[in-house]
Amino acid sequence: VPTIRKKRVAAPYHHGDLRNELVSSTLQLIDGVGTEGFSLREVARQAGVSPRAPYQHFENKAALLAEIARRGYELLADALRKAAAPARTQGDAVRRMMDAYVVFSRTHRSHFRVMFRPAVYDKPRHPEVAEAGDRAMAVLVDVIASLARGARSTPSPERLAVLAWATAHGAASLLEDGALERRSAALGSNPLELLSECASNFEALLDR
Amino acid sequence: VPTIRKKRVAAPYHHGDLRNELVSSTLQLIDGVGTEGFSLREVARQAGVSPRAPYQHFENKAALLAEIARRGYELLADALRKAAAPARTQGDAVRRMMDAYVVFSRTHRSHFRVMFRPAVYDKPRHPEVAEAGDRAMAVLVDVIASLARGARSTPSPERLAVLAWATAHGAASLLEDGALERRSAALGSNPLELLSECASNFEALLDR
DNA sequence: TGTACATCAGTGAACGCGCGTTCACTGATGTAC
DNA sequence: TGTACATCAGTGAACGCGCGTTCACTGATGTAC
Repeated sequence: VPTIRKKRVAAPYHHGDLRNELVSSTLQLIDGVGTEGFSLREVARQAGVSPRAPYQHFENKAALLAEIARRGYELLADALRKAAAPARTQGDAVRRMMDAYVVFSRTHRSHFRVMFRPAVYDKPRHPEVAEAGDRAMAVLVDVIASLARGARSTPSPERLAVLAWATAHGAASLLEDGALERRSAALGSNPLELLSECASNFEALLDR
Repeated sequence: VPTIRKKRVAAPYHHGDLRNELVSSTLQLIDGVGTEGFSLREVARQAGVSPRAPYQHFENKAALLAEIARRGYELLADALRKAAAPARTQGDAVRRMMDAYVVFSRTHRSHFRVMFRPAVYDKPRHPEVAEAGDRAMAVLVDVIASLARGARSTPSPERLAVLAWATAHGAASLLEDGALERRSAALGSNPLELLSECASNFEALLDR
């Protein structure tokens, strides 16, 4: 008899799981309209809930965006770890992680947009975001350090990590702005391919 | 007698040169408050003029920002040209231009912010901005092409230009977000110096 | 040089809008006995 | 199992705000004769 199963197990209060639904509505909205256009009222509307409801789960608009940035950095850290796993040389690892970074910026476009607009989530009031960012950077550093070859004089792992991050970030940012589309079409190539060339440059320097 | 000199020569109508004053007020405002916070009314206030006045000179808010982006690309093209002038090898030229790019992003911070936020100036309706962007990119390409060494198999100038642009852009963007400040402090270095290392990598690859 | 007219850069008030956030509340869910 | 109470996720109306933009205008400047 179905009445027994009616005793909903993990389904929380009224709505079910509004907190997460707000987060995913926000991601969807930002994908369409950017971090600027986006409004808290519209998120509530999209979640089918009154304008007051989000305040049950987030202190304010910035707090919702901070949560998204934080989750974004965690997703990025995972992606970098997974990408580096098969690598056997330092250069190969760096190349793989740089590729993964650019792919992440496309597959988690809304996260990426929020993560790198500190103003929209009121960075100083949300240190947990910066901490999550540090953990993602630490993945880069750790992987690079663990594959360092003995004697060769190479920049420190921290230094290399910053350089690789900056390069991948540039690729991702220009992609996001659409600045590369016409350019790379003219070269008879697609942007992602072009950008993985940046990563290969690193590999060439490191493994030569 | 001063009455003769009273015949103001180039001073235009009532205000003098409101159009340019609006542009520079906007730059100042964006430096403080970002492309988001910025409002047309506030610009008018800062220029000491009624809210209607800017519409005498710009179709709307987006048009004012488009003008700033366009001028920004022109300034950037100049900066790149000047930076490359003393270079004798391809690698040296690329490194110099990448450094100049990052310096530009700091010395013309507001321009830089507007240039790479296509949404705020309504890119599709302002093709002259993209054209100015192409001219800046063309400086990179031309310089690189003119210093190509004979036989060596190197990526095409267009390709190299895109790669250099992306790398410098990443450095500049992370600087702008403040993402590098704590990081590079931990490395006992300053961001600009760290970032010029990206450029040196390119040089190493090209001139080796 | 003087006058009538056209131009056009500005004024200042007003428009409608959607926003973030708060108030006072309701009604479903969980808990103690 | 039943009842009284506490909790708390929601509702819906309202707040004050600053925005981009438009309206009808004024008054300074330039131009034709």
